[in-house]
Amino acid sequence: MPRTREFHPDSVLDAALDLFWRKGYKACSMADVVKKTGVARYGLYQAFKDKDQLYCCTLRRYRQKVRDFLYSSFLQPNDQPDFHTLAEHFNRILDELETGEYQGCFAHQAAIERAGKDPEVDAIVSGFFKDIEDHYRALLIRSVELKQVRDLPVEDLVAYVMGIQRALIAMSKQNCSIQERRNYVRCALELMQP
Amino acid sequence: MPRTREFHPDSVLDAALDLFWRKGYKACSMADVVKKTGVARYGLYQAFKDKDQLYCCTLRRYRQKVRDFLYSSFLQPNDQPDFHTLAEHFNRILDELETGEYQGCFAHQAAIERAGKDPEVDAIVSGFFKDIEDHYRALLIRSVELKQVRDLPVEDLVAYVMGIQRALIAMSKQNCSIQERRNYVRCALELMQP
DNA sequence: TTCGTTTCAGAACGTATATTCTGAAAACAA
DNA sequence: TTGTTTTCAGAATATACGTTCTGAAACGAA
Repeated sequence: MPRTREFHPDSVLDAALDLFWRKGYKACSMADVVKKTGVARYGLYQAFKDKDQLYCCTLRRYRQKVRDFLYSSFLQPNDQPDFHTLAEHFNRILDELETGEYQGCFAHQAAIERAGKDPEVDAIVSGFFKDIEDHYRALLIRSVELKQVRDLPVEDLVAYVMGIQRALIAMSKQNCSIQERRNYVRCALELMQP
Repeated sequence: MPRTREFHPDSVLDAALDLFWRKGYKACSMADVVKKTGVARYGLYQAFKDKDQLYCCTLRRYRQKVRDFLYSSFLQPNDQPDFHTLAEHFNRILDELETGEYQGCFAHQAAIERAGKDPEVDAIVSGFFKDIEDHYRALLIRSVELKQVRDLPVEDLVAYVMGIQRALIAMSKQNCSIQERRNYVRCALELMQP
C-alpha cells in the first residue's frame, strides 16, 4: 500500500558518521546531514527519531566497524594471535591514522563531547572499549604463556596495552608527528618484553 | 574621564574556563557566561573581542595554571627532581582527577573539539604539551643518570611518559574506575624501571 | 557644575538550529 | 481504476545563538 522509502538507512548512517566524526556532535547540524545525503528531513526523523538517536546509531555503527577491524587484525591468517600480532595491529592503526581521512577515534571524541550528557552514549562508549579489551586480553594471555612479554598479571597488561592505544589516539589530535607516534608505540611495546 | 569597569577580566576568565571545560566550546554560549559572571554582554565583547578570542584566553589561562601545577610538583622541596618525583606527580594527578570537580584535560578537549578549526587554539595546545614535555625531559635525564629507569634515549622516555599522561586523561573520560587508573599508572611506571 | 568618555543593562538584529507541519506524489491492494 | 497509506520536498515554527545597538548612568577633568 505505502509509498516505498527512497533511501537506505545504512548509507545515511555512513554519511552521518563522516559528518559527526569530522565536525563533532554540536557542530554538525541536521541540515548538514540532509545536504550530504539528499534525504528529506522528514525521512531522517521518521527513521531515527531525533538528532540524539541518530548520533547513537552512528556511534553503534562505528563500534561495529571497529569490531570488524579487530577481527581482521586478530583472526587472520591463523587463529592463534600472539605478541607479534599485536605489533602488527598497532602498525595497522598507525597506517590508518597516517593515510586515512580521519584523525583520532570517534568513540573517544564522543566520550569527550557527550560524556555524562547522554547515558546511552556512555553505555556504547563503555562497550566499545570493552570490545577492544577482550581482544587484547585473549592475545596477552597467550603472549604470557609463550614468554613473549614480562610475567605480570594479565589485567595489568591489558590496561597497559589499552594505554598505548589511548595515548596514540590522543597524540594524533595534538599535532604530534607521525615519527613521534611510531617511536612511541615501538618504545612502549619494547618495554613490555622481558 | 571614563566610567570605571565593574568587573575583573581574570575572574571572567575563571568563570569562562569553568563553563567551557564543563560544556565544551559549542555547547557553552555567551549567554551562559553572562549569566554566570553577571557581566554585561557589552563588557565581554569589549574586553575579549568575540567568543573565539574569549575561548583562546581561557585556554591560555588554563595553560598557565598547569604550568604552576608543574612547578609546584617538580621544584619542591628541593630543586633536583628524579624518578620518585615523577611518581608523586602522577599521584597528584590521580588525586586531582578523583576528588577535583573536573574530569580530563581542558587542552585535550580543546584539541579534539577545535583542532584544525582555529589555528590559535592549535598553537596554544601545542605549546601546552611542550611545556609538560620540557618538565618531564629534565626529570628523566636525571633519572637516567641515577639509573632509576632503563637506559633508553631520553626522547623515547619523554614520549613514553607523555603517553602515560595521555592515557590517564583518556581513561578518566571513558568510565574507567579509579582503581583501574591507579593500577595502570603503577604498571606503566614499573615497566620503565630496570 | 558641566562636559566628554566609558560602562552598564538590556533590547534588537540577523542568522542558525531542531523539529513539526503541509500538500503533492508514489506505491500497491482492491 | 480507485482508495489508502506512506514518503517526499520544502515551508513553517519556535527557540537559541553571536553580535551590535541604544539610552541611561557613572566617573573624572576642566
